[in-house]
Amino acid sequence: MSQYSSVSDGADRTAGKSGPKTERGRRTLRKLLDAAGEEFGLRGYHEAAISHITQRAGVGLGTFYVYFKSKEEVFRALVADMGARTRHALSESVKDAPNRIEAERLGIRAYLEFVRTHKSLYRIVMEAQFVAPESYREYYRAFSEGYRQQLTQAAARGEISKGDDEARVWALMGASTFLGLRYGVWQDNADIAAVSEAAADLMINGLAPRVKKGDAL
Amino acid sequence: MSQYSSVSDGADRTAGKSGPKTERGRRTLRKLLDAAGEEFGLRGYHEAAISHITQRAGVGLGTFYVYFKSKEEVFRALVADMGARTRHALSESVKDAPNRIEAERLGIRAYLEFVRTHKSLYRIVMEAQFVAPESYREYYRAFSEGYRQQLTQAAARGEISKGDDEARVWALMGASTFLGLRYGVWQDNADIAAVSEAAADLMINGLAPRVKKGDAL
DNA sequence: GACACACTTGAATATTGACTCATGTTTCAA
DNA sequence: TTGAAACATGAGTCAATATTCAAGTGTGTC
Repeated sequence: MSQYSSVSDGADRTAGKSGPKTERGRRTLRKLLDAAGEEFGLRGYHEAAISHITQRAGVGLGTFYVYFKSKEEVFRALVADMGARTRHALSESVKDAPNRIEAERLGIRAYLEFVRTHKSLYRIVMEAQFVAPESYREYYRAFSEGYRQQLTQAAARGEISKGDDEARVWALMGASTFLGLRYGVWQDNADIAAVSEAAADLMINGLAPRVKKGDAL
Repeated sequence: MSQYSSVSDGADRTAGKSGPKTERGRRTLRKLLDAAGEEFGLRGYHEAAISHITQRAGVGLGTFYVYFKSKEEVFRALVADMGARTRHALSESVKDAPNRIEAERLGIRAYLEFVRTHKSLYRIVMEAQFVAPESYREYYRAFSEGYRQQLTQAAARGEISKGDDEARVWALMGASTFLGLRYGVWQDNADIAAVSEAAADLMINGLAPRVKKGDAL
């Protein structure tokens, strides 16, 4: 069960010029990526040791450097992979939503579930802020770009209010991220359905007291 | 101009039993904390070197270990100090708000400004997630506790809607944190007033289309 | 079956920087 | 004035580990 079966063909892998040439090579690369994901997720970037990664993968120490130029490179590959997987999971979970409001509901819920089942990947992305800042920014740039388009189009359709979509996207991403940390990683037995309902309600209706039928406007 | 003039008397400092005994000692401790804040903020925990900290502070290398047991300890002291300062700045900026809705508005704005003028402290807190997880959790535990009480009381007064305040607090903290990163740290020439207005609007009114006078309910 | 290329290996290297310690200096109370 | 406690110092110790490299083994093709 390969955690990272989607081996991204980043331009900067070593092993010859552009990825392994043989089946054996592809297997080894996949084993290394999986092992690196486990090791970084469990111990964090600085505590992680290349020798542990190769042991987990069941290959010799030197083999690592056939496939990656450095410890940082494999980390960056992992962050990029994680970004693609997260975006994919979210767009899948939201694709049948009848409108943006409903998509937000589904998205929050799906994100919390994704975090819970991919704790170590979550950690890797967060730590990228310090280990590989460029990868981190790229992760959120890509994410926010797609998200912003969704909001802008929905606003044009009248499904949501108009507003500064860049700022709203960052606020929404931040909210989900922190909820993921609090309820997905730290307290991983919380009732995710209830939490995501509460969060979705906040994001959709805000904190303001509800306008009820018959209230003066 | 001491960045960290509020030297917290954490129980675990070295130098005898509980902090410096003489004025000279207090001055040296303050210089070390200031220097450590600069160094960690600029280079991050792992790139930071004790020797750089002592050079910045203008003291000998050995002096560091008179005041701190380890690199990690000074980092933890910094995170705790940062927490106290952030909470203080925010509660100050919000104390004259006539109601919770207005307090949220002011709070977001004040937070973005605080982050922009304390970029390095922001970085230190974020990195604590990986360097000193206990300190990080304590930072947010303390923060969220106060925040949650405010929300709960405001809800009882009818100033805001009722809801799962723990979840709402985490969503709100996350939103502010990400906005701080995006507009306070990364793009530090953004129009903070406009961004915080947009963010406050989202948090107060949500994404839902506005109910206008005369709309059917 | 033999050449070439892809891949594997782990002992040895090299760097780095946190932390110790033995010694020296300053402060201050009596 | 003096003794003890507080403080200051930086050369040297030491462990950790990322990375290199020279010597292999496997795989496929003509």
